[in-house]
Amino acid sequence: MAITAIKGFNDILPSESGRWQHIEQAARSVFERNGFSEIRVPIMEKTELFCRSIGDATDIVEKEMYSFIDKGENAITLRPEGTAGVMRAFIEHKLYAQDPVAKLYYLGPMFRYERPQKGRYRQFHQIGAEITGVHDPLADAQVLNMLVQFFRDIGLDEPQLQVNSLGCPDCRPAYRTTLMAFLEQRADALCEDCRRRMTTNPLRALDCKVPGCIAATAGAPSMLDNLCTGCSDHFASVRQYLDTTATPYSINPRMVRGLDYYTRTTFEMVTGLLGSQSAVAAGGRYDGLISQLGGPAIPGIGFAMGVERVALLLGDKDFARQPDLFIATLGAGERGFAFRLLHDLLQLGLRVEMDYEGKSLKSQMRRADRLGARYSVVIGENEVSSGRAHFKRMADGEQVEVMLIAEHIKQTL
RNA sequence: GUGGCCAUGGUGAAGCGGUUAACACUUACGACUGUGACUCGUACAUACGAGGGUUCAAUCCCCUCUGGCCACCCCA
Repeated sequence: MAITAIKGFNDILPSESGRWQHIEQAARSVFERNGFSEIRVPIMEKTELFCRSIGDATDIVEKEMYSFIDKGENAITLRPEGTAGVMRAFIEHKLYAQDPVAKLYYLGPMFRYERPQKGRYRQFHQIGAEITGVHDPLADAQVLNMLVQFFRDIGLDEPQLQVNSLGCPDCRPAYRTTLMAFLEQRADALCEDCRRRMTTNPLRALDCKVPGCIAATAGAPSMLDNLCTGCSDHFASVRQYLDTTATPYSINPRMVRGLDYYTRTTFEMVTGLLGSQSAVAAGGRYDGLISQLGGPAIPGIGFAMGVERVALLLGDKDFARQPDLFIATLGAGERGFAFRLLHDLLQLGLRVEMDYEGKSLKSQMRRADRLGARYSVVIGENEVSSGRAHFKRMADGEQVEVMLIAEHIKQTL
């Protein structure tokens, strides 16, 4: 048996890479319009970075990290998400010293040791963006608008924006206690998982899909009703800004995130088309993260989207690029001439293909057709000696005679 | 980590305990000796995930393994 790829690691084949490029370009375009710059950070970091940022008790850290010890006996982890590494670099290079506001984006592979299924892989790809240094809800609103704009740009209007506020270290602990008390009263109506969550992570119970739990928690106290004044005002402003720009969203008070560093605003772009993988993009504010990682007390907010999931939503749209011209040759004698012509046209920026192996004219024409070439031209002895050739428009078969000079050809096509 | 389903060529797939493993697409060549798309012809699985077992006989039955998909958990 030939060697195969590792479970959960996929090849992006030529038939798909066009769609990926389309997504990446659309993202770069919106980000750059919004003043974001790309940052490229390593795909591995010291394990401790993720423990400290994502949270020791999260599923990601507890059971999903690709961790190992390298030859120098360092504890290394393949990054399970992007924000931690970006913030580590931000602090390490003191980017805050150059500009109080940093707007960064990144894209690349992430790794999580999970059982693969639709829209979930062990190596997957995220495109993310972060703003640091802005407390104002304006930053939240801009990030959200940028995300919504991205989905519009690539032609997906199905994913819906949901927002929530998780409060801050001032108000969340009290809410947590309140919620825990509420859950304890109904413990026997809850599923096994939720009974366990009750003490470890009561917020999760609100996100449970078991019907019994949904019913039992229907009247649960909401974080939104328990925000401190600061958080409450912040959330109100975010909503106001979103309204100002007529950005559609809904509030989901039960939205919970899987990373510990989130504070205040959290959000998801949600779709119903990917089975249980409903989140195509998600993020939130992380005001405590940078200081937690040893940096100054600078706030941040950002999101990441799953490229595989976006690609799945885009479906089978064809993003292949077609050649402008296919050059067919009759005999070996003309191939040098054709190659020269090909070269000249490529220099002028046209997409041109020719036959490499002396196939029959019929084969060459078939190939021109299959590649979707806009034009084809046959080069034989006559063309070489006359310096003129018939260019055939493949769509309707119309032919025009053009001098075999690159500039002329470019203008005619 | 747990559960369900599945495993036939480059692809989508039929098939059945017993000597041609359908059909379609793709690809190659040709009918059309200097012009594609339609049509037609020809070619393309010593082979039915791997290893065992049952049987006179297994792609088809049983077991194990491996892989894939989907779901749970959780998440992008």
